[in-house]
Amino acid sequence: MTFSDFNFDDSLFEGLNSMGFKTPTPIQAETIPIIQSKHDLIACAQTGTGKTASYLLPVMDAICRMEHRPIISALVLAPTRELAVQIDQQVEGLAYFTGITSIAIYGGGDGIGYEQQRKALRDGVDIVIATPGRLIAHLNSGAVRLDEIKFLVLDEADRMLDMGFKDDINRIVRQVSTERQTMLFSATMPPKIRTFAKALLKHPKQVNIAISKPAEGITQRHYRVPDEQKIALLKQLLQSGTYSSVIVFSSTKEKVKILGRELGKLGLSVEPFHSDLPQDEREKILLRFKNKQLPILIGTDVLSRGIDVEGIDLVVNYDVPPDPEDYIHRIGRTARAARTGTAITFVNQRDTRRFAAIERLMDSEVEEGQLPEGMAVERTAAATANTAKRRSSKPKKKRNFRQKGRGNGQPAAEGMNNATDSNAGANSAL
DNA sequence: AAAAAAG
Repeated sequence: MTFSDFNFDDSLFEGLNSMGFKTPTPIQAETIPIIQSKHDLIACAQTGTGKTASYLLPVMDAICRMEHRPIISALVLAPTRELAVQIDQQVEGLAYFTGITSIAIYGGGDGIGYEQQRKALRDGVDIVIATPGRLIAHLNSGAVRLDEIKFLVLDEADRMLDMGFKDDINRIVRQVSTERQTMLFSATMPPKIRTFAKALLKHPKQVNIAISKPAEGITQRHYRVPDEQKIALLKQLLQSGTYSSVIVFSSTKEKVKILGRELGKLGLSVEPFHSDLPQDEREKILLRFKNKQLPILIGTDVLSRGIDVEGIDLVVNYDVPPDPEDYIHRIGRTARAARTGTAITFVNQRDTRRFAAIERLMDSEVEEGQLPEGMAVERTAAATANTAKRRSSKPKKKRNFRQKGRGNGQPAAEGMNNATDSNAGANSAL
């Protein structure tokens, strides 16, 4: 199958070629005909599968063929600013020969940004890609009409609901014509999303490229390492010379900030990335990282979904992400576009259960790496100290574990230890 | 155990 099978408008086809797109990915092959036949769509799909183009192409093709373009033809809602920017950039690439216009609408910028957005929305722009909060602000100002919109896309719908955007999205959608075609993309399909989708979509077709499985090209490994040893291990990984473009994830902004400072002190070229940074700073850092001027990025899960940077060869989970889905998303930042990459996760005592949950989700075990010689000794000492600490707060913690563990009947760490033997070569990457 | 998004 090739893209010419979809009979896209010539100008769009030209854009596709210029961007080097040749063969549709599985999700594109499935969803494009459904969208072209005017059906609503629920798609269970992760980023990195060609998801964005799977809705952009048929939508843009339809816009090309419109005799009279409305003020706004299509609206895409996305959870993070970076993702909105990235989708907008993909539109711009594909639209190069089509005359289709687009804008990313998101907060955090200065007043000028707001005014530019406002003007574009009022004067008319074919495709709007927005984070919900800022779009609501524009709606409140009264200068924006969404009633002519023909295509509505909810990207990363599960994430948007997690972030509490449900009411905002409903408010926005109420202003969009009921004649619209609606497409909802989500990495997961819990009942919450289904109910939500039911209210917004009409007789949707469903596509499942789902997979709670990471891409083929990712080599995964985990280290059992106490908090005290994490920095040392990370330092070894980063200074090994094996990796040239790295994202380190940590679950809290505070840890990201601390880690950024610590690694900076070690002389590594690294920037922290989290939502407390001013938006222009976020954009500058990400640009440097994409341009390979910055080798190491340390970020929160704001970066875990959708961010597409070519040539990331290592993802480090400095801690195990609270939501197992986020693990898949985090490590999906590497090995993109048919390349290969490594994903390494640091698992401390407390994170053991959570990591086991991730392995269950993926239905596969992640190989255990052996700590470097020098560290193994320290590890024992540190682990002992750890145990002592835990003992002092034992009663409360233990009760929590019991509650959480009840009913799953699965010993958390089973199978994780027997991976150790087969790992003699793991140190070579250090 | 969290993060993100409006100002």
